[in-house]
Amino acid sequence: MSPEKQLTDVLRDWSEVFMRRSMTDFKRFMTETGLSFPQMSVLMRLFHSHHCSVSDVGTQLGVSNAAASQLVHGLVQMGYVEREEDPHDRRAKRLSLTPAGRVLIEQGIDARSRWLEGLAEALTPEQQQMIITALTLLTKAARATGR
Amino acid sequence: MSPEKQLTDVLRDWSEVFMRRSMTDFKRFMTETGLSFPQMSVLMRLFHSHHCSVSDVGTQLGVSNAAASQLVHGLVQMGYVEREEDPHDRRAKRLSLTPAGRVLIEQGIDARSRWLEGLAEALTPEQQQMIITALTLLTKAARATGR
DNA sequence: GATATTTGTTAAGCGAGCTTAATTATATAC
DNA sequence: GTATATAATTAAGCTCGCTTAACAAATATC
Repeated sequence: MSPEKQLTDVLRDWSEVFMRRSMTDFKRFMTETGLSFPQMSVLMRLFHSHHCSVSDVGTQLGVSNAAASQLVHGLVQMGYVEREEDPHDRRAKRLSLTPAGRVLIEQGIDARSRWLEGLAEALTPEQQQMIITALTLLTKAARATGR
Repeated sequence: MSPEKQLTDVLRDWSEVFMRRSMTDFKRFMTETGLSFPQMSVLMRLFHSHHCSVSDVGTQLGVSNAAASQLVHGLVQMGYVEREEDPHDRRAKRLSLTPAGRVLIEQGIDARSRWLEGLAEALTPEQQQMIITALTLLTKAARATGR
């Protein structure tokens, strides 16, 4: 079997295990927090890029401005998001997470990290070292093809 | 930095890139096919495990039997799923994909494979070999902690 | 300075998917 | 054989998130 084929197969196996686990965890997280998928998407977006506008959110989620506005409204009511006027353009609002919103998303990230740490512990130092090198390469390649 | 910490960081980076790409692709696939997330979940479930029942589907999706039945009904109407009586228990239905349903999911898998192949091509044979070894270890570890 | 465009919000309405409750048919327990 | 439990379906009703359309306010354009 060619190395390319072999690598594709191995990647597919990994995807399957990884995705299944990620989806399960994510679903549990949504249930625990009582938040929907669109709501989570907004919060995660704000977690990674601060100070974006309502239209930015809509564009990123692939929905209308009206939908984005409604979604944000709900999250403001829940105390996870705050809106402030953009000083440079008073039509626009700059959105950001409240401390509560930030804590919420960090909890989700921590849960994932704990799983990844458990994974690391199951391996010998030599294996860990090799995986670090391998995944660094892979991540770089993925970022390069990713656009 | 300790190797464990380093590995966790690298894994987190890789996860992020991988998840972002996977989600984007999946969303596009749903748009193209006009199918919803629950519908996709059912089809993928049937793709991987043949001949499961309506209640199986409901349990796996975390919804009631009634919801599962409605979901399946829609997919039968669309020609992606077929129901047949279980010969051992005539109350139950054995669900399976029609050829059209199978082709649909295979298209999704192929799209993903093409990305993975592109990834492989960007790497030297030595790098590929190392990544194969690394991912095999990682997948095994993930399967072990995954339950 | 008048007009057009952009940003965000609100209202009304629609469809998807979920729930519970009722129904039918089959299987199991006693 | 009768009673109970299980598998699937259907009906009715609810919530959510989406859409379009109408609107207000600020900015861009000419």
